Amino acid sequence: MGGMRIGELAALVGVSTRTVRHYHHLGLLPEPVRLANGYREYRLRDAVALARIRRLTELGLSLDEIRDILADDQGRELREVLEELDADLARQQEAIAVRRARLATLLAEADLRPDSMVSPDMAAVLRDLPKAGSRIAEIDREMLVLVSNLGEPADQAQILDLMRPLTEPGMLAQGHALYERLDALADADVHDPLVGPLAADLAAHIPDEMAALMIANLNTPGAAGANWLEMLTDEMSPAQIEVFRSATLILQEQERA
Amino acid sequence: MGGMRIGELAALVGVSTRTVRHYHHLGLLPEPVRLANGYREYRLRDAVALARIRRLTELGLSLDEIRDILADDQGRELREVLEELDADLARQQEAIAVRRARLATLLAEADLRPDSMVSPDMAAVLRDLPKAGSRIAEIDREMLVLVSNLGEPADQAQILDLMRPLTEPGMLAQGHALYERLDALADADVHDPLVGPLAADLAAHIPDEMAALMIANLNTPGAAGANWLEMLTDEMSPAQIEVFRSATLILQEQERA
DNA sequence: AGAAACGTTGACGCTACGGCAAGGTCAAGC
DNA sequence: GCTTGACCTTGCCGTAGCGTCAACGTTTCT
Repeated sequence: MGGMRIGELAALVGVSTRTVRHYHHLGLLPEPVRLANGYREYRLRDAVALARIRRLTELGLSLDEIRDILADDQGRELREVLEELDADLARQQEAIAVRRARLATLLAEADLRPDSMVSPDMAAVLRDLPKAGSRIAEIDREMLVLVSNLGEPADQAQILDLMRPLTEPGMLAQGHALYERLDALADADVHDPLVGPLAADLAAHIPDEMAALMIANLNTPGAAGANWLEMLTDEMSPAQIEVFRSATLILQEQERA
Repeated sequence: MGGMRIGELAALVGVSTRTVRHYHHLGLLPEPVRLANGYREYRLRDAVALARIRRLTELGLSLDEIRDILADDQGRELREVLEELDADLARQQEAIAVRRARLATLLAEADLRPDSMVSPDMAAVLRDLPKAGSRIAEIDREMLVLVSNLGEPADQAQILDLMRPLTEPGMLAQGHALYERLDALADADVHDPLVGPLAADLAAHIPDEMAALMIANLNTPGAAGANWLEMLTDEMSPAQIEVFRSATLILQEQERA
C-alpha cells in the first residue's frame, strides 16, 4: 500500500538522502506527498526519475543542464547537450594528456631541485653560477628561473643563447671573479674608483649579442625586453648600475670602431 | 631602486591581482613590504615564487598541496606528490574515456527517447507494452526502466530473459487483454468475482522462470529480488495483488504436478 | 521505557578565485 | 586647484554538489 521513505529511495538508487533533498531543493525531483508525520513518501515513479537524474549526472552533466533537459523534455535538447558535453570531454582529455606529458618529462629528469623546475639546458647554466654568497649571481639566477618559467620557448632559447658563451670553461673562473667585484660595490658610492676598471673588464666579457641588446636598451629605454633589464637594475645598488651603464657605453664605442 | 606594484607583478606572471592577494591570504606567497601608502612592493624574488606557484597549479596541484610542497621544501615531497598526481590524472583519463564511450553508444542509438536511455533490447520490450491508458502496464514500464538504469548488466540480462517470452508475437494481443482486465480491478474489492478467472488466465501466460521466481518469493518473502516485487505490489490495488497471489498459488500447484 | 535509527529544516564548509562595494592614492590635463 | 582615470586597499558574497553538523521530532527494537 505505502511507498518508500527517503532512506529507502536513496539506498535503492544509490545516493545519499542529502542528495535527494538537494534535488528537491533545486526542483530536479518533485516533492512527493507527505505522511501525517511530515515524512516524504516516494513511489516507484520517483525512483525512476531519481535514477534518470543520476545517470545524467554520471555522464558529467551539471544539475542545471539536467533541469533544462527535464523541463524541455524532448530528445532534441538532450542530443544537443550530449554532443556539446562530448566535445567538452574531448577537450578535457586533451588537457589532461598535455599535463601528463609535462609531468612525465618532469619526472623523467630526476632533476627535481626544490627551487625550480627548468629545462636541462637551463639547469646546466644555473649550475655554473656561484652557488651562494653572491647577491648579483643570485639576481641572475632568479632572472633566469623567471624567464624559464614565464617566457615562451622561443624566449627561453634566446636567453640560453645569450648566456651560453659565458658558461664556456675558460669563462667560468673569470665570471666568478667579476661577480665578486660587483658584490663588493653593494654599498659603494656611484663614484667609487673601482667602478671604472670593473666596467672595462666586464665589457670585455660580454658576448656580442648581449652587448647589442644592452646598447639598444640604453638608447631607447622602454623597448622590447626593457622590463627584464629594468627589473635587474631594480635589484642593484647605484654603483652596480653605474658599472653596467659604463660598460654598455664602452661596448657602444667598440662597436662604432 | 623600487620594485613592482601588484598589478605589474600580476601582469608579468600572467595572473590577476585577485589571485596574488588570494595566495597571500593562503600563505602561499609571503606578504612583501608595504610602501608608505599601503601598497605592496614586490621584488624579483616574489615574481619567481609566484611563477613557481603558477606552474604547479597548471600541473593540476591544489593550493593546499602546493603549500605543503613549499613548506616541506625538498624535492622528495615534490616527487611523491607529482607521482600521485600522475596516477590521479590517469584515473581521470580512464573515467572520461568511459563516459565518452557511454556517450558514444547513446548518441549512436538515435533512440534518445525523452523518458529514458536504455539498451536496445530493453527498448524493444518497452515498445511492446501498451503505450498509455493502462496503469499496470505503466508500472511494468517504470519497473523495467528502473532496473535497466540501476541493475547490474547481469541483472538486466536476467530481467530481459524473463520478459522475452511475453513479447513473442502470439503473446502480445493476449498480454494487452490481460492488462485491460487487471486495470479493471483498480478499485475492485478483493473478493471481486473477476479475480479468480483472471488469476487462472494470468497463470497460463507466465513463463516458467518467472513463475519459479514468484513462487520462491511467495514462500520466503524478503529473499533476493523481494524489493522489486514488493515495490510492484506497492503500486497495485488489493484486488490486483490478490490476482497475482492467486496466480502464484496456481503455478505452484502446477509445478507440483 | 530507553536507546538506536530513522525523519525534518537550516546553516556552514569546501575550491580557487571573480566580482562588487566603498573607499584611498597618484599622475596628468584643464 | 580641480577633475578624471587608473591604480591600490580591505572585505564580503557567489560559485557546484553535496558532506556534515545542529537541534529536534518519530518510529522501532529490545
